[in-house]
This record gives sequence, C-alpha cells and structure tokens, in this order.
Amino acid sequence: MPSAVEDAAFLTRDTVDALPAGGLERRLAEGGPLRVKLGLDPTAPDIHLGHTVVLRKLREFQERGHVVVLIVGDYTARVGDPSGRSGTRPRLSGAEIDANARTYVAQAGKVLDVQAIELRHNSQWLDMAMEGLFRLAATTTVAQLLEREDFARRYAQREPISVLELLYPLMQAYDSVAVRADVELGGTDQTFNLLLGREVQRAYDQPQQCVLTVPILAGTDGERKMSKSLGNHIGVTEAPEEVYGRTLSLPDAAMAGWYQLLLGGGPASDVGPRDAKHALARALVEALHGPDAAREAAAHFDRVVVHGRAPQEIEELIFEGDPGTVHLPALIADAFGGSRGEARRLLAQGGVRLDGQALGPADQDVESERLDGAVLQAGRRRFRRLRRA
RNA sequence: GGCGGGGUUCCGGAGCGGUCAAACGGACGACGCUGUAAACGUCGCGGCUCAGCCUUCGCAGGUUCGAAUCCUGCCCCCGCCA
Repeated sequence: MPSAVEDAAFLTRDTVDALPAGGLERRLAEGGPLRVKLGLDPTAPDIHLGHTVVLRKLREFQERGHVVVLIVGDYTARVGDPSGRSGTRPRLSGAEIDANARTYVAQAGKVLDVQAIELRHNSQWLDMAMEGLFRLAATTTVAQLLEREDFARRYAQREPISVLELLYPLMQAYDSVAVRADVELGGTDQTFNLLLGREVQRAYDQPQQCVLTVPILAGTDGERKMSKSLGNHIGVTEAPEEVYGRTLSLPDAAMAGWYQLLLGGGPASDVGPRDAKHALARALVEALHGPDAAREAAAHFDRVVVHGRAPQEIEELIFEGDPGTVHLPALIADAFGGSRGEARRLLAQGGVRLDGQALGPADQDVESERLDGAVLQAGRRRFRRLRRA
C-alpha cells in the first residue's frame, strides 16, 4: 500500500496546479476513497483528444480505488461556459443536449471504466427553485466573478457579459456541493471555476475540495488549444485512418506535448521526428480503436497518402446505367457531395482522376462503358468505385 | 426613458448609387513541393443547362435607367447615460 505522500506525488504528476498546496496529500492520508469530480458539458456531439487528458488523470484516481463522479452538464450546457471565450456562446436546445449527453458517456468509456463511475446529471439539482438560486447567488460577489480573466477583459472592453454567463461558475461550483466532491479536475482554463467551487462549498458548510488542473492539449494546428469550434480537434470516435492522418499533420514542435499528455511519456530519444510521429499516430489509434485498427490505419496511410494509391476498400457508387455518356460534374457531385460547380472546379484544377488517370476540364461527358468498374477519385483522399445500375 | 453603434456570402470583417456574387483574413478544397493530411507556394471557394443566366448583403415596401449602398416602416443585437 503506497503512502499518501507517494500517492499524492503520483496523482499530481503532469498537473499544472494542485491546490491548495499539500491538500491532496492530507485528504489521501485520511484514508478512504475520495470523491473525484469532473464535469462535462455536452455542447458538442463528440469528445476529443483534448478531453482525454483529464480523463486519463481521472482514470489514475479510479485505478487507485477512488470514486469518479462524472457530471454530465445537461443543465449547464444550456448556459454555455464562457471560459476563455471572447463572446457569448449560443445556447443549445434540450434535444441536442440530450443526444450529446448520451454519446458522451459511451465515449468517456474509451478512457475510463464507466461501469465503476458515479454518473450524475446536474439538471437533477440545478433545476432548482428561485429560493435555492438566491442562496447560491448570495455566496459570491460580482467583484469576485469579475476577477476571472475573461470576464475582466470583456468588462474592460465594454463587451457584453450576460448575467447568465456570470452565473455559470456558480452553477459549476454548486455541482461540487451537490455531489460533495473531495477533488475536482479540469484544464487550466477551469482554474477559476474550480477554485470557486471551494468557496461555495465553504458557504454550504462543506469540506473544501482539492483542485487539480491539467495542461491544455494543443490542437492539430499545434498552436491553439484543441477545440471543436476551432476545427483543430480529433474526436475519439473518428475513423482510425482519420485519427492517424490528422495526427501526422501535427507540427513537429507540438509532438512532445501530445506524447506527454496523451501517452504519459515521449518516444525513445534516438527516434527521428518522422518515425516518432508515426509511432504517436499508431499509439493513439491503438488506444482508441485497438491494435488491429492501428496497423491497418498505418498501412492505409502508407498506401494512400505516401504512395498515392487507391485504398484497399472503396465505397461503391451506383450510377445510371443508360448507354451513352454520363455528365461528369453531376456524377462527381453525386459521389462526393457538393455542387456541380464545385465538381467543375475540381475538374479544372486537375483534381479528378479516373483509375488514376487525371481528367481535365474538357472531360464533361464520359461514356458509361468507361466508367463501369472504374475508380473515381476526387483530390487525394476521396474515392468511389463506380458501378452501373 | 434618452444618446450612440450595429445586423453583409461558413466564421471574422470591408464595401456605402453602377466597374459587386461583394476586398481582406480564417476555415475549407485542388495542385506543387515534402517524412506528413504539416509548413510554404499557386489557384479556387453562392447556384446553374457556365464566354451566359439566376438567387443573395436582417425583413417589407419605396426612390432610381440602376440599390448591399439612398428613403420609410418593422424586427433583432450591442454599448453608454438615467
């Protein structure tokens, strides 16, 4: 049985802050499982790699016998956390939130043992009577809330801040009260909200939670934080080839961070950047989809991207079987989506191939004989095998 | 309640009577290059029966040969003062 000191050292590894200093160690020394809280707002249908950083940390607690309390923010999602945002975010409809919430738990299972977690929805307690809100709102002053960096900045810039947004940190804090959290985890952008949880717990005469923050994972652009709205994310349910390829597109400089945060350690030091990145891509696919998928994704990448050949498996497209010619822009639009205009542009730019042979803007109509069984390719990555109806 | 600023193509954001399907940036797509789906470069990026035509600039009317640009009404958003 490891000591509380050792345990605390392990659990705070790779964290940015563990507050208050020594707090976690003291809690661990008391013995008994801790209630470790993480809130996830189902604002998008998918969890991405950025989320998995904190989920991994949560799993470490879980493996050491602590209770993971996963809070699906079905109620807070209706507000939208303004953390780090420059503007008010759009509110979602109840149906969207419910749909997202369902997939979240399944996706969290890629990292956590979801059988063992305590799953809660914060609508259970946040859908409260006005009187309850009064009590909560009375715990905190406007000045305290305006301490938060993004609020302070927006206020100074005379940008709008809705009262609803101001309420968000309070609701998250109240989650901690509702589940009697001993520890709350989050990214560094959550520091304010997490600490406010301590204040609010005190106001409700509860022991104050410890706060652990983990680094923010960079997106595939290597610059900004991974986020769905920035389009630089990799979802945990994305296809293996997609995960593999998009990982390879990560700038070399950001590789070390991904290794550290997603795999818990870097590659052997004698491995070159190319091999290191391939190893990273493979490890990530393996973690999400298993070893077979990882091997296939690597092979697919080598085949399609490196050697520019058609993939092993190609989706079929059935086209009209009339004899004569087929209007190519229409066929392309049909096969890959988009408008005919787009298809024409693709054609004009030399982006369309038939069985590997580039077509040009002159190829508007093609005999259906020639199309049957051929592989139609748009750009480097989209393929369809054509079949006559 | 008063004063002021706004609503433009996926996002941000120019335009302010014709030369506007509408600058620029981002996102996205193609091509080139490359260890890479990166970076960089070039091109493209409303729709169509595509040398032309059609539908767009909050909504509805109006002025004009001609309106994203001017006028009227309406809707919505934001800040300040009270």
